[in-house]
Parts: sequence; C-alpha cells; structure tokens
Amino acid sequence: MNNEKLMIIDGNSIINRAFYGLQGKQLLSTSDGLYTNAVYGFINILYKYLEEENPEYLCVAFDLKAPTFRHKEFEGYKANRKGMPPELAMQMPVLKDVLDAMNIVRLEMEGYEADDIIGSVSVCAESVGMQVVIVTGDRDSFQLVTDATRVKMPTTRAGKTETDEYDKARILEKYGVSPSEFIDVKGLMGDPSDNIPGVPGIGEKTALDLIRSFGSIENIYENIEKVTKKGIREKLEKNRDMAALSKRLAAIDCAMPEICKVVDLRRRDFDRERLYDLFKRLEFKKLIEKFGLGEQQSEALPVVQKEIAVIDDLDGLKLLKNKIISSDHCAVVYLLDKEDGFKKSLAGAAFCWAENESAYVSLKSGYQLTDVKYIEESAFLDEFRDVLEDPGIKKYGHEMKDFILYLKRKGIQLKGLDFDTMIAAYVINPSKETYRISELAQQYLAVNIGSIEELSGKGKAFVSFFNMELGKISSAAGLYAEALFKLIKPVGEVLEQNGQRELYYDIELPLIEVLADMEYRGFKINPGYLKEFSAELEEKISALTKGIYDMASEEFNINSPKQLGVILFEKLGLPVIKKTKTGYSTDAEVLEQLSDRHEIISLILEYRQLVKLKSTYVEGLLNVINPETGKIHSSFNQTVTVTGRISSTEPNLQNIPVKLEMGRKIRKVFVPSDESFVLCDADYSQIELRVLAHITGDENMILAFENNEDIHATTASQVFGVAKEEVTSLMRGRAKAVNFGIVYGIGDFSLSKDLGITRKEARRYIDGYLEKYPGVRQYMHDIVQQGKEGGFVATLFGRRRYLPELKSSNFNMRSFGERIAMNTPIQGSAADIIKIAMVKVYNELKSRGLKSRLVLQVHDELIIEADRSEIEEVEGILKESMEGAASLKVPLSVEVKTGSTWYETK
DNA sequence: GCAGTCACGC
DNA sequence: GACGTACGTGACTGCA
Repeated sequence: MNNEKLMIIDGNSIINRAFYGLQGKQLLSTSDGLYTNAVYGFINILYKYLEEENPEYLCVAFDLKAPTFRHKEFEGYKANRKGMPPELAMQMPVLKDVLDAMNIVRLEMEGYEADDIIGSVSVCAESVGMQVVIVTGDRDSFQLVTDATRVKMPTTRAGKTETDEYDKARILEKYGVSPSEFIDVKGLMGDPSDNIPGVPGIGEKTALDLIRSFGSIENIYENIEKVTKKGIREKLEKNRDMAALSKRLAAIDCAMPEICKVVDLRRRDFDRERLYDLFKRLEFKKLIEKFGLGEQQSEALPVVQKEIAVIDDLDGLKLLKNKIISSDHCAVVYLLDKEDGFKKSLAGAAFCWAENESAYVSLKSGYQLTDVKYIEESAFLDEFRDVLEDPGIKKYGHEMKDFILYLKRKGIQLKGLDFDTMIAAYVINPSKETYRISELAQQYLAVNIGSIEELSGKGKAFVSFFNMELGKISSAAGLYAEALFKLIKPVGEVLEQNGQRELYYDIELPLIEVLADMEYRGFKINPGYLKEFSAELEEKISALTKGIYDMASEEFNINSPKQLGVILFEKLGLPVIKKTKTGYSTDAEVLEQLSDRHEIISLILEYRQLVKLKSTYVEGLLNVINPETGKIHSSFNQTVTVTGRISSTEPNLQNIPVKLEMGRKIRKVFVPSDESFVLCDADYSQIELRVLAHITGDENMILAFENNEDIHATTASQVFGVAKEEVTSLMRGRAKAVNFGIVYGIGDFSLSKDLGITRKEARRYIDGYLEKYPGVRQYMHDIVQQGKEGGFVATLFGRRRYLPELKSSNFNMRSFGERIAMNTPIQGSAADIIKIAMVKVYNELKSRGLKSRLVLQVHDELIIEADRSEIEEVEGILKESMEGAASLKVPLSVEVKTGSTWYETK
C-alpha cells in the first residue's frame, strides 16, 4: 500500500468554518425552508481539495453530537464551549445526506471527538505506509503526533477559498515546543475555545517556561518544590486535578477502538442521480454545474414519454372541440414561432380536457415539413373561436399573455382565463429566475417532462417548432398540457394556504389581459421628429468628438472606458478618483469631480449624455417601430421583479428620459394614434410615502398627508427643527433624499453618496428622521423581526418576498436583508395598488364602451390615449379608479394632465 | 456569447 | 475591518 494517499476531512471544524466564514448570497437556499449555506460551503471546499489532492482513500470525521459531550464525563467540570448553533445543527442531516450521495465514508463514534478519530485513523494508515493528508479548519488541531500533512483552510470568503500548507516543522517552530510538549502547555494554560480549562492564572508565557524546564505536567508535580515562584506554585498545588484533566482533554486519543478498516476508505464514485436530486432540491445550481450533473438532468427523473393523439383534419378538430365543450374546462399549450420581425404564427396547440386526456393540433406554417398533415391556422381559429371566446369554458395555461396577444391580432378575444401557472408561481415566490412548466411539474408533480430548451435546442442547434418532427412536438406539447391540467390543484392550494387567493385572482390574473391589451394597442411614434432629433444629436456629437480629440491630441474610442481611462489618467495625468475591477473608473461621479481640472471633462460628460440619447433612445426606438402599425409595442413582463412591479422591454418604456431637458425632448415623439386622440397622463403623488404612512400608522406623517402638505418640506421642518416657512431649498432637498432613501430602502452609504455628505452625517439624518416619525421607527423594527420569524415579508395585499438574508451571519448580507424587509412592503404595496387601478381603469373603459385605451404604465403613472370626445370622462375614470384603488389611512392623490404628446403632459 | 461598465427611469 | 449597498433594461467594449 506504499505511497497511497488517505485524505481525512475534519468534518466538524470545517463545517463550522463554512458556517461562519462562507456567507455569500449564492450560498443561501430557500428551498425546504432550510438555510443550507454551511452545507454549500463545506461541499465547495471538499470538492476543491478532492480535485487538488486526488486521494485514493478518503473519509470525513464527525463528532457524533455537540462537541462538548466527551468532556462532560469529567465530574465537576462545566462545559464552557458553546454548543452548535441551531441553524447549523439543522443543516447537519442535510450535509450527511449529501456525503452519503457522494459515497464518502463518514466516521463518528460515541465517546470520541472528530480529532480522536482523525488521530487514530492517521496512526493506522501511517503504520501501513500510507501518506495522510488532513484537511482541517481548526487552528489548533495540529498537536497530532503523526506525520500527516495538514491542509488548513484558513480565511474563507464567499465563493473563494485559499489553501495554506502547514507542515509539522513550521507549527512546532512557531510554538517552539515538541508535539508532546504542546499538549502539556495547552493543559497548563487551558484553551477555552477548545473546552480545556487549564490551571487558573497561568498564561501562555508561564506555561511555556514551566514545560521547558520540567518537560511535562507530571514532572512539575513530582518536583513541585522546585517551582520557585510562590504565587505560581500555590496555583499549581491548588489545581492539581484540573491540570491532569486538562492534559487529558488536550491530548488526542490515538488509541480509540478500531472504527473502520483503512482499506474500506477507498474512494467510490458519486451516486450522481442522488446527488443531482439533492442539489436540485437545495437549489445548488453552481454545484450541479461544478460536479457536471447538468447533463444528467434528464436521468435524474426519467423524461416521461407518451404518444399523444394528433389532430390533423377538420373532423378530428370538431370532435376535439366537442370534448372540450362538454368538459367545460381545458389546459392549453400554444406553440408560437416568429415568422418575421413582428408576426407570430401558431405552429400547433395542445389541449388537455381531463386527466391524461389530451390531443395536439397540427397547424400550417410556411416552413413546415412537407410530409406532415396539418390544419390551416385560419381554419383552426374559425373552428375554435367560440370555444376561446366562451367565458363558461375555463382555460388554464402558462404565460397566457402571449397567447392572448396573438389571438387579439387574429381578432379573437380570449375569455374564461382561469389559471396561469406562470403567474401563480410568481405570486408564490417572485424571487425565482425562471418559471418553466417543466420546473413546476418537477416541483409539484415530481415528473420530468423535459424543458422547452431541450426540445428546441440552443444557438446553432435551434429548431423552430415549425421544423420539428411531428411525433416529438406533439408528445412534448401534449405532456405539457397534461402537466398543466394537473398543476392547477396543487398550485392553487399553495396560493390558498399562503392567503394569496385575492392577490392572484383579483389582481394578477385580470392584469394579464390588461397588459396584453396595452401591448396590442402600442404607443404611436412620430418618426419624422425622431429623425430630426437624431440629426440634431448627430451634429452635436460629431462637434464634441472633434473637440475631445483635439484636447487629447489623438483619436481614440470615447465609448471605451478603458481607452478613455488611459487618456485621462495617463496621458493628461488627472488624479484617479476610484477604480473598477478592470481599471480606472470613468463614471459620471468621477468625471464631475474632475470637471474643473480639465476642460475635456465637460465635453466627455455631454458626449456621454448625447450618445446615450442617440443610441438607446433614438436608434433604439427606430428599431422597434412596427412597420404595419407605426407604433412601438413594448413587452410588459409580469414575473420579473422581486417587488411586484411590472417591467418593460423591447423597448423599455419605463426609462424614457425626463430629468434633463435635452433628454426629455425624446418624449415629443410619443403621440396618440391619430388626431382624434390625446394623451392623458395620471400620476400618483407620493404613493410610496403614503403607503408608508398607512403601514406604519405614524400619526405625524398621516397628519401631513391629510393636510395635503408638501411632504418633503414638512419632513425638512421636522427633521431640522425649524418652522415650515424657514425651510430652505437645501433643507428640503436633503429631506427629499431621506424620504427617497426610506422608500427605496437605501442605507446610509447610498444616502451619503446621493447627498455628497459623510456616511456619519447620512446616518444622523436617518436617525433624526426616525426620531420624528416614531411610528416608522417601530415599523422598521417590527418588519425585520417579522421577516426573521416567518422567513418572508408581505405587502398589504399579501405579495411575499422570502428573505433568507436576514439569517445570514454576515453583517452586510444581513443589513441588506433588513433594508429589503423594510422596503419591499412599501414598494410592493404601491405596485399592488397601481395594478388594482389598472384593472379598474381597463374594465371601466370597456364596460362604458369607450374608445380610449391604456397604453403605458410607469410604476406610479398610467397613460391613456383618450378620444377627444371622451377626455373628461377618461380623466374622471383615471382619478377615481386610481384614488379608489385602495382605502388607506391617508388619501391617495392623483394628478391628471393632458397633451398632444407625452412631452406636453408634464 | 459573456462579463464589465455606464446610464436612464421610478 | 469585513463587504457591497433599492428595482429594473439596454448599449457598448473587449475578451473568449
């Protein structure tokens, strides 16, 4: 067995290290309500050492329970070491599961500590000529008497571990004692962290001196009269028993009964399926990748296969229709392919109208394989129109907004939408990155139906639905529909248990139609003005470019922060204000500080502003104008933000410039569909602060809103302790920033940056604020507590956000969690309210048969293009629906402005 | 393709 | 002294 390597992992010390040291965000998992960060850290480290050392033999040593038990055998000795933190204890069974799945032998034995096991196994292994490597996190576990190499895991940071080799010689040199002497020293001076009491009053230096001259604790007591210092001798005599006990505690028992045969520790392969299941459950995505378990995904749970009936003629379609009608509900899976830039066509649709009863409708497309039978898209839509438009037939689906939009373009109004699993999954947990049917099926039904990505392929391997083999596509779509059908019940039950029925059925579900309609309606653009503006920008940019090149006396790419950095900080020698990961920082904050050092700076700032306008807004908008409608049809996403807000893409209409006049001009290109319309822009005034006043019940703040005061001025007068008339604009500005900070949950750090003051001053402002609004202070405290206890915080309407960060032992991570806990109910409730208002406005416009339609939402603002004859009515609907969306302890206030471009409505 | 930097909104 | 600092989307560079 010569030269074979045995690696022994000191389980207890490393998991402790991992628990206290590795507290990165990526280490937290919310699944099962477990905080499995230590497990993650441990496995991460273990994997690293396995790769580096590649040992033939391997084991992990654990204490059987809290590490104090062995010491309790000793009468009169009270254990002082803290037990294992409960969160960590909770994680131990999970860790053991993972180790078992990795087929790694765990060693533990009643009456012995991990150190004893390590010692005994090391001695054994060395006796048969093995090389032993011990991976440990403990600083002091080197008093082992073997020749093992110790790989210490010293400081760890999130996602990063460093190795440090400690050989015996270096350790002993550091302490200047031999291994056996070390135990005596430790016995004399004690080590509270390791539960060794020692002789009271004897410190490190005295202990070292004593052991150097006497050799061992036993020798000291045999020659106690030779200890000349009287105080020391007295202490030694008085604590003779303690010294003996402490020595025994400090010594590692290398002669424990055989716990295993070394040959049994030969490494075995991981149980990959089991490991994958575990990591998947724990949401250890990075580890799945690292361990190469990703491609095993389909093997973890076998992909379900099923032959699905394919409908490819009108007779079959009619039969299907009758089955659906008599069942009065069905799950729908639609397969949309992009035909060209804007048009989407239906490649097929699957329906499931009863458990395990489904069919796939094969539809026509321009690219479809020639040997496939199919039904014309229009024939299908004609046949199914009454089913789709019948509110009595309930429809279940996933991501139904796109389907609704598609149908709208075909002149069909989908009615009876009763469940959208994607939206439901988002309501249950808005922090997820994806909401795929296949994931929901895994989670709720424990079946693997394969993901859409696997079906379609990626990059070059991508195959559109049109070009897919019929058997493959019908099977996948049919299974999706069947899964959807089965998902309604369990997912609905979770909503029920969470008290989120109303949030789901009254707010989110009806909102799908509203968003689809906004996308369908689109926002009309004045392309002439856009081009004009583009030319104006182009002219200014080229003048600026020339000026910048002149001042730099060379041409370079101003858009490249890297090249710009070289010019500013190397060529022109300007002082470096801050650095980024890759080099000099050149952001606006830095440039502003440099602005009086060189005249090139102001040109660069202006250049940046104009280039942003031109590329993102002017060219960005030109690229997304639909040639058929002359409008832009942004996508509104309902499942992206963690707070409940809606997001907008392609283009993002929620960040059109407004602050600076130059940028604001872009709003002139946003116009109504035609001259018969105008734009009505309705804005909530301070909705977040009003929500804050309501949630906290702070009387001071409620009063301010009831009296319709200028809230920032009022805050300023209260925080700075001056009369309202004496509030200066500077004071108001600062109060506004503090209000802003409270609403967005920023900390003193960000506030200090915003105001250009020190962090301390920022802290003072925040404290002063909480002083004046005691209700807010109380709330901030309570909500964090609540979040910690329940694991989540909720909005007024029951939207949740889970916050594992609150339990982090990392200060910053925890502070982050705390700020989120304070902010999410505020921002999220405001998001709830405007969603309610949107549904109300939409229904009101429809039921009154008006021509006016919602076209945009920007977080606290709704925009309607109103028929000129309906302006007053629309203004009334907006004001009433929005102000009446929720009844809070303070009134909601809405301001409506009308204009012929978006620019004019401010 | 991807990460990094920068900039716009609420 | 750690650590990175509300929520989003998009354009651009520079590297693989």
